[in-house]
Amino acid sequence: MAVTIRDVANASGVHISTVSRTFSAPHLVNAETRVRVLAAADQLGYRPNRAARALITGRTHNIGLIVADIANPFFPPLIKAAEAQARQRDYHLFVADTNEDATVEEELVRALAKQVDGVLLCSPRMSNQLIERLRREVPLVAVNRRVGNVPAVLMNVAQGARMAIEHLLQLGHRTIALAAGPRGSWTGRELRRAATAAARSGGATLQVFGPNPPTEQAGRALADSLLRSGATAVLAYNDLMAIGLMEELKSRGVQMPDELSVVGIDDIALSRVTHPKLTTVATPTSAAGRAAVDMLLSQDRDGAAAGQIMLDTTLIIRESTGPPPG
Amino acid sequence: MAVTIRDVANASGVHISTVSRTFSAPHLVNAETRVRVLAAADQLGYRPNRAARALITGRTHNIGLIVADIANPFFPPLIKAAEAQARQRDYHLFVADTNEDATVEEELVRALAKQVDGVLLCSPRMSNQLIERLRREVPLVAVNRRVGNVPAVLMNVAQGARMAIEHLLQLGHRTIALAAGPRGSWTGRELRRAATAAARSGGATLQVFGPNPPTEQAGRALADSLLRSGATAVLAYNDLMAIGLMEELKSRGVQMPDELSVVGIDDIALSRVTHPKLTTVATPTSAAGRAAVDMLLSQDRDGAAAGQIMLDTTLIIRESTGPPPG
DNA sequence: ATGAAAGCGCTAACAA
DNA sequence: TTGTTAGCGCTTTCAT
Repeated sequence: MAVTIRDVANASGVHISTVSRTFSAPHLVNAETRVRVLAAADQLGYRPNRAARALITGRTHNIGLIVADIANPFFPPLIKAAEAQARQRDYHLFVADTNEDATVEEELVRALAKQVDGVLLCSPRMSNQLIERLRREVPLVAVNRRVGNVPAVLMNVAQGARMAIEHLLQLGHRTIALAAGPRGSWTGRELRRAATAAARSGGATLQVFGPNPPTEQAGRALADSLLRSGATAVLAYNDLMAIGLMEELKSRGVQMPDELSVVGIDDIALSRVTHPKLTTVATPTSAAGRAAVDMLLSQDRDGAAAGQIMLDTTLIIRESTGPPPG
Repeated sequence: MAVTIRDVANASGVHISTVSRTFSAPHLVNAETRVRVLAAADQLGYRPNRAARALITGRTHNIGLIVADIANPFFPPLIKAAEAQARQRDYHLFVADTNEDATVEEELVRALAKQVDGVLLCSPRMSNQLIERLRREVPLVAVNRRVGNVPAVLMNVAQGARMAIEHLLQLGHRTIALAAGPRGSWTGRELRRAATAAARSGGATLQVFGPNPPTEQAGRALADSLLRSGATAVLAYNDLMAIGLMEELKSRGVQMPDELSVVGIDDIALSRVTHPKLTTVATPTSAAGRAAVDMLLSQDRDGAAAGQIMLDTTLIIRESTGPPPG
């Protein structure tokens, strides 16, 4: 068996509670005793059992992170940042993937609830109602989703969409297409709302294609209808779709940006190496990961005093946008 | 407080041990009683506390997954597959990132040890000796690393390197460069060994550049020396480096594959959208993730009967390779 | 088939 | 400052 608090107590000639204090409230222990206990612990390779500790303190020092799709390049930087931030605060991170499935999301939150101090719900697809309900079972921070006053880390996609549309308007585009994202996506709704408003106020038409899965493949599949639509520019729900679309168009000999301008959202690593390089709205994913962890850990145990924060986005103009043809 | 076994016992008028049995040994409980207990549990929303259970059974139903860099596109598919496989077997997954740092790796294994039934060590950078030592503290499966008889899931990079080099030889290349990976990488050593052998037996020269961090940036930085070296083809440690290199070369007006052929390893999503599209050795990352989980869970608690498996790689010829100039 | 009781590793009153 | 004791939620003998 592994070495326990009792082994350390025996080895250092004190009671187990003194060993316990040495680790969880060192100031309550005589300096000499502490040294002795620490030495014994070190020598035996003792590590407190967090699960046992959690049983009594109610704090697990674990966080759950639930994402729609780990392999979607949008998420890894977020996961990485969250994990780093969590570990720096002495927390471990459970990571789970829902495959874009709202039912799995719910099940996952419940399954993890007892083992974590809180859950980071990243781009969740479930209903507002369900999120509010789950929130009563376990502290939650939503990322990329605003629902009531549930603590949230949001990215200003509306602002990004506005900048993107204005960029296109400035280039002279008047018929713009929006390759919409998946149903249930808050980001998608924001995007649609803001893009529509920006286009209208610029005297342009915005035609919406979707909903679509947020994938390269979905982007590819959109090529046909987009080409037929007469739009001279496309704003896509994310870079993945934009890239899929560009790939398909390229294979059909469509020149970008000469014949069609394309704008993505997220600024994933991929977008810097496509041909042409993708103009896109950069989304602060790492910052969001860190902020979400901070927000979760600063939450009152009743969820008070967490709030919602909105992170700015940036338009990155590369090579996939230009004046409309003719 | 959350609902416990005691609440269910009260609600269904049985002793807590009966409730316990209902969940962990249903066959030992009268059918009618079981129904009653289950109903009460369901009604109260009871979920067994895994941590409490682990305290007594010794099995946490958690797995730790440690990778060098979550944001390196090589890993997300592996993590995703591992998580899916784990969850299907009713296990949760801790994910941690070492930032390519061997010291962090060790610390992480130890920190996680008490909370998991085993750890998946993906492309570890620490010493063989340390891995063997840690293995005595917690069940381990190494991915992309062969060390003694530690259970391992390996990818046949040697075979991939051979195919890549033979492909280049066939195109007529006689001076080939190897953009080596990071120190401590088993894959890197395999690659170097196999590529050198294959080149030699084909009457070609293989010049090694490295070690390098496995990043796009490192690939970029290699452009100069590669250009000066007179090599007509480059095999890179991974796609990321290959892509960085291509980007830098493109910015200098070097035509690929006309002036220089480039081959990557991994077949990450990125490699399909570069220009030219990257010829690369596809590595079975998802299969490796699944296999690693299976191997860990099928391990005897003493680590017996796990073994090592080797997964095949595939050469994917795209557009970044062609005959040497002249 | 069910209940009683002990105990997993640890923390947290309370006493000394 | 340290020891004693009870108990977190659960499983597992051992009785009944």
